[in-house]
Amino acid sequence: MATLGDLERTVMDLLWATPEAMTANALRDAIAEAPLGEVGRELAVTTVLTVLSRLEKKGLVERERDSRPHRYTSVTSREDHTAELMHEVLVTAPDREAVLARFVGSVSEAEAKTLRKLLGGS
Amino acid sequence: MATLGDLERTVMDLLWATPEAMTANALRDAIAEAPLGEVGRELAVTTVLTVLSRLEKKGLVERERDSRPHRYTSVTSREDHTAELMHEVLVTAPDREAVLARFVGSVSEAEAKTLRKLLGGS
DNA sequence: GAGTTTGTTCTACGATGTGTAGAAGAAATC
DNA sequence: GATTTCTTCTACACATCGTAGAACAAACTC
Repeated sequence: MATLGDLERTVMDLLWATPEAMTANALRDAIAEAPLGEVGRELAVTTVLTVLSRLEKKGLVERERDSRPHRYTSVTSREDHTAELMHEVLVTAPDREAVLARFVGSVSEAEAKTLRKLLGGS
Repeated sequence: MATLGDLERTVMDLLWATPEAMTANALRDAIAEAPLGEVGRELAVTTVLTVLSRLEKKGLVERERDSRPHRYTSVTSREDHTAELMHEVLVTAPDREAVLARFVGSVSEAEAKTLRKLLGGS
């Protein structure tokens, strides 16, 4: 289970929010500008690079090694990643149906409607 | 997000699997007997107690302080806990509907059937 | 009720993960 | 070739977790 730290999370959020690949410098700047309600921090580029390396090792990030300032992208979309995590959590329990019952009870009506639509009629 | 270590997880699994409250000694013995496919370990009782304290602080475990060998129980059922975790994961993404779409695509047919049944009406 | 047994709390240490970044090395640019 | 830019290596502090001994408290036993 890939559990992320705060900074790792911030970096992933930025990569997910940006369609193009980003350089470490671009990420550092984006972080400094308090991107998503977070407190903007002035980080050293090496800090960002370290985090990117770790995310790469975790399989969440890919880097283009040929382009000179390396460019980084997320391997999966945020939605895929989140859905995958949810599934990982689900399968930790032996009685998945019971878990799903509780889960369905916890989602909003709008989300329930979405689920019905996705699951098709019947 | 309460992420559990291996031993913490083992302890929770035992508490969830046992209807009655358990003492630290009972837990130590249960762990030693390789409960759930795990490698049985001979742990010191203090080790188990430390883990129980930590789980208590995390809000996952409750202890009866009056009974002399303190007895420990899980605060929530495994299913509730798992469903709650899933929901926590879900709400980390801005586009929950998209996540749910991916998630529904990843569950088995049996689980999908369960979901349909649960979502039943309208 | 003093001594022994049993149970709990305190403190601690090693390993791992994460935030942080400087120093050193490699590549591009001038 | 010198300077700038970028990447890798190494490192440190702090938190979490597995692990448990030492010290303290309660209970049981004559």
